[in-house]
Amino acid sequence: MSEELAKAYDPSAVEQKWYKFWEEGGLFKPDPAAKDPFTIVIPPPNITGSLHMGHALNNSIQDLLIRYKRMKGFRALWVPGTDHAGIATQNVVERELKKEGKRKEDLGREKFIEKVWEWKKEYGGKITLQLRRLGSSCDWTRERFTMDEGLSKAVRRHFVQLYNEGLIYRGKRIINWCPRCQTALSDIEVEHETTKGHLWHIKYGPLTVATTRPETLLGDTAIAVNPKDERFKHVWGKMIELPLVGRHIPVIQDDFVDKTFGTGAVKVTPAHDPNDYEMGIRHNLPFINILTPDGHITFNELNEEEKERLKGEGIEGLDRVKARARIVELLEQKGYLEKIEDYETSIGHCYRCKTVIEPYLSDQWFVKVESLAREAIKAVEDGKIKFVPERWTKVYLQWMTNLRDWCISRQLWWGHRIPAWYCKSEILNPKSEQCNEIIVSETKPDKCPKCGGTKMEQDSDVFDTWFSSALWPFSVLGWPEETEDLKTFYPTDVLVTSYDIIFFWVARMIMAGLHFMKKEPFHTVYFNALVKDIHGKKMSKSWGNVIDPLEVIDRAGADTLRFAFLSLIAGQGQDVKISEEKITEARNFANKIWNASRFVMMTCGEAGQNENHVAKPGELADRWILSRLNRFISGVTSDIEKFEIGDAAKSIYEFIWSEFCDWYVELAKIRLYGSDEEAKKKAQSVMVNVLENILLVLHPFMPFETEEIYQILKGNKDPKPADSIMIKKWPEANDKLIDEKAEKEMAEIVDLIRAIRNVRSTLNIAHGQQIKIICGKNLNHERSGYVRALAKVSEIEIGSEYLPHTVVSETGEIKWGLTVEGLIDMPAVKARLGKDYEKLLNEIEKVRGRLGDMNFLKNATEGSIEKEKIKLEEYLKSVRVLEGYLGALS
RNA sequence: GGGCGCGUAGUUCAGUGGUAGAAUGCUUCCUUCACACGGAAGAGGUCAGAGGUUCGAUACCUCUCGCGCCCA
Repeated sequence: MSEELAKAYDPSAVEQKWYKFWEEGGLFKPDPAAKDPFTIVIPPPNITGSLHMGHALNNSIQDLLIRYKRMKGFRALWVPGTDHAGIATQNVVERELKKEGKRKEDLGREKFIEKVWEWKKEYGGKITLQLRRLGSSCDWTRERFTMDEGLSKAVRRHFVQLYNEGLIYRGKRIINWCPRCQTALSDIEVEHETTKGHLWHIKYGPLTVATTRPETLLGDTAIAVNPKDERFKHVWGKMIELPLVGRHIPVIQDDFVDKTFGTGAVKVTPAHDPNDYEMGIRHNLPFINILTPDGHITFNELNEEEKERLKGEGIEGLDRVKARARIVELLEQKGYLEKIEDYETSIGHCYRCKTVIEPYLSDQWFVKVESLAREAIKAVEDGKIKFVPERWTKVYLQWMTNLRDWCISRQLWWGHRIPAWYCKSEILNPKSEQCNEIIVSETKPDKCPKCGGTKMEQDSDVFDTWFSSALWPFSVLGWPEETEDLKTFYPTDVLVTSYDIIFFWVARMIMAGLHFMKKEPFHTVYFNALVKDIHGKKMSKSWGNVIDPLEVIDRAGADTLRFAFLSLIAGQGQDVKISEEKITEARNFANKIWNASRFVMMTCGEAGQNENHVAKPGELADRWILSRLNRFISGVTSDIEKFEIGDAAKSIYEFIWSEFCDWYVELAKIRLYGSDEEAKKKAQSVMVNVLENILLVLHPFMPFETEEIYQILKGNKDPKPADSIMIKKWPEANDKLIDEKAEKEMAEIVDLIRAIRNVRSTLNIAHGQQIKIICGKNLNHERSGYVRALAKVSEIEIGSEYLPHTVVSETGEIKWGLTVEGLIDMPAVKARLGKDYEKLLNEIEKVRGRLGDMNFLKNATEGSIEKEKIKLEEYLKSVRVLEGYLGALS
């Protein structure tokens, strides 16, 4: 067997094989024999996306949880899928078209949508293949796409039901408009950025107003001042002439105006600013739109006189940026510009294309969120949904309590078309008007319920993508149909996502889940960190600091990438900083596991394990490692249950490397290479048992390698799906094997061996050279064997005398010295021991001071006083030993 | 402007009201029969700064400074 195993672990040789084995074996499907369901729905990646580090982290965590629960005996289901990502996908396909010199308008809506579907077929599945590379144990037979037939039906139901309940309305409002994407955006799709700009002071008749957007002057319909601002008493209610345009506009009083901003008087442009819009409503002002949808100046809504006046000024048709420059130029020429100040302002950008957004007046569909939000707040406040880390709760609640209505219509082609129809039938009245009835229905209506006409046009807009992903936890399970899956797997259990979509997605799923399913969609939301480079910078192509997860998988294996991430997750931090070093560390760990396993398989062969040797371990090393193993199992189990994944990974690393490999394996070699056959069998049994448990606990972290080793260990030449480690039982800690005494005794031996090694190293004793030691405490055969083997000691003499030419050290209860005739570098050893001695004296002084301090004795707890006393005794004991050694050295 | 997170070894991070930890890197030694993607030993820290609470603070509180993020 040993000859077959490579010296180094090669992930590329095994990963694809095992993934195929699992998937074809149907192991990703929930086990119908298992009773309790455990469900995760994947945060659906955009079809435009390819696997980046964020996905890799997010899916490593999900896979860890689902594999763990599956092994725990749950009916574990992880539903995968992808999101149609309206704007992003449309942008991508438009770019493709542009390469051919075409625009989407050249194709027309239907042809364009066909093109997007084609693109989706060709490239859209890429990311799901990449998720497989990572080892994700999703049930691919249940894979969904947000524009599937079923999910489309769900979205229509979503809309129609909310509409019928009066929670959706259509209206002309100021919304965020992206002039490049030419669509409305919701408030959270706008990214604000503080930018250095200017404040232009412009003379409006007798007043001076300050503005950051002089170009919107064309649409001004009032000037506003604060009603408490007596400075402007003389102009209250007066009409003032608008510069350049000549329009006469009133001076209004509104509490909104900040007396300290600029001059205290502000221009009001109700069609181009959300606050001005509100003022416009309050004061019944006209709304004059001066921009085209693509952000150019239009005079369409100006009156003839105004148009005439502005003709020839070179403003009309300019884009926003140029228009500003031109208007400022004109104002200056005509003496309207008083001054320009530097000013920092916050400017909104489209979250998809980074174009500066424009507050824009248009007809859109909105969801009234207040009542939905109230439920969603309650569910979290009542603890029905918990956030991990907990601090996100506050962020969520804060946002939810200040929620404005959600604009859900998008002026895109790719997406779920809004199921609303406008009746275009002419009705019989003197003016022969169109009926214009709005019909909201899941399917195309046959005729208008109002006029009976059949001429109808569907709304040309589509829904915000998030309006469909809000339904994800139940739409993927079949809703609105009452499917078996929906009954079994809803509500889901844990949602693993990154915190940057807490508002976009998490909050909306909670609202939708509570509203439509009457039950929160999950009980726990685990927010994973964002992946940054080693300096904490966001990874981006332009920075050149991107690490490609697929490249890492190719080079070092998926297990390596997964473990690197999982061991980095810690505490409450917001970022995970991944680096080449961390990846190397995880790769080395994978190799260490491989070699430890190789050693076990080489030395234990087909011996297998004898339950008796494990249930009643005799030798100290066996009792110790089994005790440690069982602590380890229960530790990792509880860490995972508490979502302390980084801690779990760290204790795995620690146990395997520092305890199993560094100590147990080395100690076991004494028997494995010894002549006592019975002792050998015991060591083999324990070793195989520990390894098997290690593999089981490690499996959710490193699925591929553990499967590979497990099958070899089990001697399965042609494993069946039922043999897979994936579906083996998660180990349970056996408290009976926890052995405090063995752990304490072993700790002493470890200390002793370390101390001897330390002296050997200080004295430069050659590696192969055996030495004699004198030990102050009787060591039984077993333990002296450990010391002989691991510290390269040939002879252990029991005695308390410290002879000249004897180098000594101390450790815990065991006092020892070692003879090293002829090999002495006394000053070096003396110096080292002297340092320990100084340190010890220092500590003794501190403890004595404490114990002599009346305040301490009066105030400290009894326990801590007792502890100090014990400590002092120990220090004193040690210091006496050290003094003896130092004396012997001189 | 409001809020959140962070500041501990060269680096990345744990951590605890009573002697400061890991990994990595660094130095030295070792190709010994699982592993050089390895083993052994070692050096390395005014725990950001200033106050306060306390017998005692790196830890708890307040402020300051620095870094990052979110919301308005």
